Amino acid sequence: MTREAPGNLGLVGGEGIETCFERWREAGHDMNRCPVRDVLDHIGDKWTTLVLTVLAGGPHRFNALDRMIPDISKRMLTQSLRNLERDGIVERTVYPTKPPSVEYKLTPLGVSLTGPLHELIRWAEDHHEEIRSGRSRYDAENAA
Amino acid sequence: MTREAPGNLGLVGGEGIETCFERWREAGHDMNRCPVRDVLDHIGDKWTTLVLTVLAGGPHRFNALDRMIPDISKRMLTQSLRNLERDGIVERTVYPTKPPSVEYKLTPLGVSLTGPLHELIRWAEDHHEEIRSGRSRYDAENAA
DNA sequence: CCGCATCCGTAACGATACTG
DNA sequence: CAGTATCGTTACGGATGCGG
Repeated sequence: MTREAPGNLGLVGGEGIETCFERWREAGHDMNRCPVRDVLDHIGDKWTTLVLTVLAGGPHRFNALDRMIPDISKRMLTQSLRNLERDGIVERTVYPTKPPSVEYKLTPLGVSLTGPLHELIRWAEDHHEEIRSGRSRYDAENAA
Repeated sequence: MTREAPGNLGLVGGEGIETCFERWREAGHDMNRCPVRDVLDHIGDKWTTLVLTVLAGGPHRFNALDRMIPDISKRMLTQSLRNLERDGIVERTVYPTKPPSVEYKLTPLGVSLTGPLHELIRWAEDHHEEIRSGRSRYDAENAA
């Protein structure tokens, strides 16, 4: 028992939440490519979650997405969509109309993501005020 | 009906997943401070999720965390912990021993986060290989 | 309509050295 | 032991303009 306070999770059930990168390290892999980072990096960047959120509502065309996410730039929208497409989360379909139209929709893999993601967003909404007030208090205490 | 393809969510139940920032915008608030961004910004940064993951296993001291997350620097560990403390997700307790020891543990708010977070991590583990192979295929196709 | 290319400022991150 | 301070680099993101 080399680890201190190995503890037990207060979680639902099954194995520990940290097994994910524990296993990764023990397997001698690059820590930067453990599943948590590989997936959460995308979740965490500024726009991907928002794009996913919109696409969960149904397929949309490029400019529709652009309008629905008011302050995103075309550059960032493209980049986010490309990453999601690369990961197999979003499917891109080009209709050779004139002018061309491109539709983006979630793949089955993408749909399977919406569940967990929704949970997290729900949590964010539910506790947003609590967090904001906590921050104010913290900042006030450390103003002196 | 100004929006195209308003669609319906294939989600569990309740209101749409995108209501979160829809409401935010309609209320005339700053989009950068909608709940999704306010919370997910932290989830997404390089270390916070990992720290949370470890703390879900029980309280730990600073250097213990440092050792358990092999490639984190003290600087980043401190920063991540401070942010989490500020948000009321982590509690910092100083024991005035000599030398001093500081313990970090999840608050009730933090514990409530572990559920949704765990779901997401589980998803990441389950689909990691699928994503990686998808990337390889995508990259191969776009190599020409 | 749907992008891509370029430039550029900022902020995140990493490494290192130092303190109570 | 538990941090802080400083510096350099790199990656992210915004603005703009062009092309198919």
